[in-house]
Amino acid sequence: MEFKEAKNKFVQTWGALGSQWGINKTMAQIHALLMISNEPVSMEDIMEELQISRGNTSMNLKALMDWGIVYKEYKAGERREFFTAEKDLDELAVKIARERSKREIKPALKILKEVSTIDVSNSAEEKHFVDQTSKLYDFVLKADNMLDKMTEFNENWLGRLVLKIMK
Amino acid sequence: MEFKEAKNKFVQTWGALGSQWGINKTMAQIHALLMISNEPVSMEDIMEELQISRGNTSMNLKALMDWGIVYKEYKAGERREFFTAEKDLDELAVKIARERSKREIKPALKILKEVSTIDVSNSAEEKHFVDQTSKLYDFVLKADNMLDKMTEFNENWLGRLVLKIMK
DNA sequence: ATAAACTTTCATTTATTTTTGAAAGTTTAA
DNA sequence: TTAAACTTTCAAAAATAAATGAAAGTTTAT
Repeated sequence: MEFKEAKNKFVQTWGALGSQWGINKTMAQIHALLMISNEPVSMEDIMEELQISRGNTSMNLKALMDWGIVYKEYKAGERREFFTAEKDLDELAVKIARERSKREIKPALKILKEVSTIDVSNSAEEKHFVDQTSKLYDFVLKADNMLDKMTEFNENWLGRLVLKIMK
Repeated sequence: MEFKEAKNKFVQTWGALGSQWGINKTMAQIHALLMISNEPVSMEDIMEELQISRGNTSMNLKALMDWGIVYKEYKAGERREFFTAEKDLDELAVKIARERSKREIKPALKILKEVSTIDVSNSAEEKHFVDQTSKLYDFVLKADNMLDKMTEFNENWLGRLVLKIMK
């Protein structure tokens, strides 16, 4: 396989993986493209490479920056903007985890808490509901806290050092 | 909040969470409904409760059974089929993790391996590509193995015992 | 202050995914 | 073996999500 083919295959695969996990295909593809670029890429280049419109590119770059996994860069003497991706994979994982937790898990937890704390009659059905949703609340909370712990650990310099050494 | 309202809120929330993670809404809603049911539920009941068609119900129940998180049950003297969800959350997590690994992660890993092992010229661009995709391969492999280890641990009876005691 | 170079926004179009429902298939009881 | 009771399939329709592109907005150089 030659480079160009491999590059394309990687971008397509990353895009497909993204959509299976609820991230829009183009967003994942742009991210893939930036990840494997050794230098900042302009909007024009992204449009050209992925054959997508300016608007689409702009919106998805914005989304990637909101997730904190793509950065804007300015080149001296260049008017236009360039973009780079976070390339440290631990950092990337932490940022994605934190963002999904904030946007999706935390709000779901709030609802789980609400519905699991209703007053119920003593019908078996209602008791089971409270029991099961409470368990679910505890489970999700525990899993989410684990993520938090991991991200904290990754932010703390000693932790980072340990990780680096372990690699 | 009264029971019926809480139940509905839970089903809607679980459905929304599902779609954010690439699982179709109805599939997640049916699963939610079965999770909080203290007894097996018929197809008719699911259709009624979620206001969806017979075909939709049938297909999504099949998908849930393929994932191994919903089971068919037969009641003595009843012609129609009933359904129950896996209610043990550790078991549920393991099954979802295993299935997503098999369907999505493993195939992606295969591609990552392919593209990260191409022969490249010594251009910085191509070197960076191989370097970055190799790192990604290692990273994803490590994460996926971690899941495998967790599922193995969960299947082994001693591990289960330890988990039970820890709870 | 003006205009060129560039980016963002958002109403409309397009593509993708999900749902429907009727026909085909299956199982069971008599 | 027949028919009633039930489930599955799948082509077509509907709903949802994503992409386009032109107009509006912004920044920078002169």
